[in-house]
Amino acid sequence: MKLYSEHTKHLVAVDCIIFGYDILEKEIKLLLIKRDFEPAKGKWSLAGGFVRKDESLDDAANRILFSLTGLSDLYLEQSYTYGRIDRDPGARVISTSYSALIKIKDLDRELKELHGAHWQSLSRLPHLIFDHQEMVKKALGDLQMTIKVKPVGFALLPEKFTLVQLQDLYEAIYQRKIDKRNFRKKILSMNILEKLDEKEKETSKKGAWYYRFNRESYELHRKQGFYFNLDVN
Amino acid sequence: MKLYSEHTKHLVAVDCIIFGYDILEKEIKLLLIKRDFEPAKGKWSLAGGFVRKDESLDDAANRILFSLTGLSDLYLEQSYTYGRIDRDPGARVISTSYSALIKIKDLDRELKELHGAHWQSLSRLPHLIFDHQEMVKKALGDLQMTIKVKPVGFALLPEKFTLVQLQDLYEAIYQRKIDKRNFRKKILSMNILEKLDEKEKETSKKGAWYYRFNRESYELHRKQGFYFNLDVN
DNA sequence: TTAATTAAATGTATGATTTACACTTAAAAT
DNA sequence: ATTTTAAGTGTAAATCATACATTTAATTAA
Repeated sequence: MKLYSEHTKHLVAVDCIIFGYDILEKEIKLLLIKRDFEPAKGKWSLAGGFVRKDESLDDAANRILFSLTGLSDLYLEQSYTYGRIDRDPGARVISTSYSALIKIKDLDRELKELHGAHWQSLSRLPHLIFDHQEMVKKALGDLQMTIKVKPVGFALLPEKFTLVQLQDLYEAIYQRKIDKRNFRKKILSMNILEKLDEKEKETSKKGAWYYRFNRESYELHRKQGFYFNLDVN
Repeated sequence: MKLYSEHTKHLVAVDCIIFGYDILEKEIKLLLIKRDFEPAKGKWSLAGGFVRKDESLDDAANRILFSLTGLSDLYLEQSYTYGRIDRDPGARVISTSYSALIKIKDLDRELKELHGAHWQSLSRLPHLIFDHQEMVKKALGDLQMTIKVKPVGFALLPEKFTLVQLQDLYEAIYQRKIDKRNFRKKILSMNILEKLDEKEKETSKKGAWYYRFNRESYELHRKQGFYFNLDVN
């Protein structure tokens, strides 16, 4: 017995905004695919698809991302729902965007094989279909806000990382330089990093100490907040 | 020529979370209505309804809110989309919540006549249908974040208000006491309030100066940020 | 073996902001 | 003229943010 039968039904889609950090190039990139159905077949687009009858929105996002890119077990977070009537020229489609943060390299090879998925530098994106540009812009703005208030950045680095690498990441997200001494003072005073007994020696003779994000001490100190905002202006 | 015809369509709804501030009782309240269709007919619910074929999500939210409460021209802001399969026992419905802030009193009389809409104190809400409780909780959390970073509170006060009234509002949202001198120092130093040449004399013999929110100076000084977070532990 | 090179690591002084805290003032009512 | 009530005000101490330059550790080349 299903009610509401007099009401109009709609096509509902999800689109996945996957931000990847390239630790070597010190750049945030966006995962794009060549769309393989009409309209706009062959154009650059976010990984997207339609929500099925028997799956939740969250499940749809995970299924679609996996089927287009092979990525699974990401922390996909809902961002915003786009509902303009004519946003998709193919039909009236309501689309919810999801975003996630990952480290590039992870799955780079598999990606190339599948559906022409590619990492594109944020600073020089190609033209994207429909309102995908708007989706990305909103998600990036949200990321820049969130990272001030939650230590989400660590998902973008390997388990072990140096303070230099961590600072590079923050500079990539904020898109500006940060003073090295102030950065270290602040991040270390939060007591959420654990210094390891091991050095990274690839990039310098002296070597840089590895650190690890300590989730327990983060949870312990969380009440004090995580307000991370250096060198604003 | 419409594409995507092989894909499943869904019922899509919007639900409106309207927070009202009662300046006399110094309390945040929530606008609820008695639902007038099955299932859960007669139960307390948010103002909600289905998105039509020919309207955007935003338009649907405004139409539905108006039809159920008579409220129009609110600044409705999209909050989150709820997509669990079984969230509505009547059928599979995907619902986007919208929220807004208004001052109570405004339209109180009209409301009573229409659909049994009522303001209910946040601190003692009745049981709400489906996942509406979850929607409210999320929207309130978002409000508490936003108000630290944007001067949204002024939508909850009359054009002219006293500093005491403004402080009462912040205390109602934060749910704690704020030091009077520090509050005034901080809010005045932002240069977004304009002191008027007139006193409010209802609540005290001495009277309290009226102020007005000055949107232009807010826009001017916005780059400096609006970080309003007093007395946090 | 010594010197040169490279990137990592470190500290301090100044100014700005936050916090804690209690008395005075204006106006009406008695 | 006195009492009552709520509005309005200031300061000192502590904390936090910022600007800024040298030293250190290790490898490589002479």
